[in-house]
Amino acid sequence: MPDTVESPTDLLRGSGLRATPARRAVIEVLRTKHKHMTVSEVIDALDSKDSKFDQSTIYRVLSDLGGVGLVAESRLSPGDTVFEWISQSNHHHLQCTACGRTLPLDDELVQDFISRVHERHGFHVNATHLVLSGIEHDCPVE
Amino acid sequence: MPDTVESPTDLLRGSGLRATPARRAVIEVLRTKHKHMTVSEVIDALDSKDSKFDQSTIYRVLSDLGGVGLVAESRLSPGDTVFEWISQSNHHHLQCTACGRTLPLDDELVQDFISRVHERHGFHVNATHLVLSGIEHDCPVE
DNA sequence: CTTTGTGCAAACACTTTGCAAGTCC
DNA sequence: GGACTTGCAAAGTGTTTGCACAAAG
Repeated sequence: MPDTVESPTDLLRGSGLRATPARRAVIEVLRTKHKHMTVSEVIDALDSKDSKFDQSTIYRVLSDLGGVGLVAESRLSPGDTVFEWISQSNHHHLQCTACGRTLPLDDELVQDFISRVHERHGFHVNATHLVLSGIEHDCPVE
Repeated sequence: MPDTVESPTDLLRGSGLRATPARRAVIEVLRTKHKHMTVSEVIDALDSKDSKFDQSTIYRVLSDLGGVGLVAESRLSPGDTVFEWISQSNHHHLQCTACGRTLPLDDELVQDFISRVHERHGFHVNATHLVLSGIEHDCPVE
């Protein structure tokens, strides 16, 4: 698992996008945080650093990055879209509907499931970032 | 698997909700259509019948029905929120991102996956209506 | 220099809310 | 009659867009 951290600029050019400050900043933020983030979390993170970009820019940047597969987008609920940096390994989550907490979900289980679906249905599920909701066993709210 | 079609009124009362025209109408629509529907599709369906309800009412009704577990709510990727009538058996779907087609997904596979997740993480996934995206094997568009 | 990105403000779509009048039980 | 629903209009949110200017290649 080599950890050659490519520079945001290289990543962008490698994906055919121009390397601009806004894009580099968003990449830094998403890559540092290993969790998915909402748009406003991204904006706050940038503000509290130094960089300040218009929210429309952030939306556009996130859309661009998603378009070339550098970040994954998922919708947990309407108006609650989250973005996450895509690393080598997939990130799957369990979200507790009682307390709102997000827990990691073992990728192996997911891969296994995807294989079975493929065997049975001839369908290749694209799940680099699956979010399943439910109730966790020791939920503090329940 | 008896198919005693309960009346909307009975279903509502059985769930502790008052039987009102709006709720009955929404139930009829969702139960007839065996697919998931967006809010505006529900509204259109009602309009083209006879009943006309305010959209805020539809939102409230769908929320109420979801609250007592009569309908399932899911959000597809960059699309809208969809609602679906919950019958005895769960409805899971595979959605092809190339052609947009929706295919059924074997419930048994899903149940099995949910059990494994529970064993491993102590988390009970609530999936009465799972939608996974990917590419189908014999997609006409691909 | 040509193409693409950014800020700004305004527009949008979807969803929620306050309240008075109407309905259900 | 008392509690709950509905319509209406208005406000919220999150997201998108048009356009002039700025920056990247």
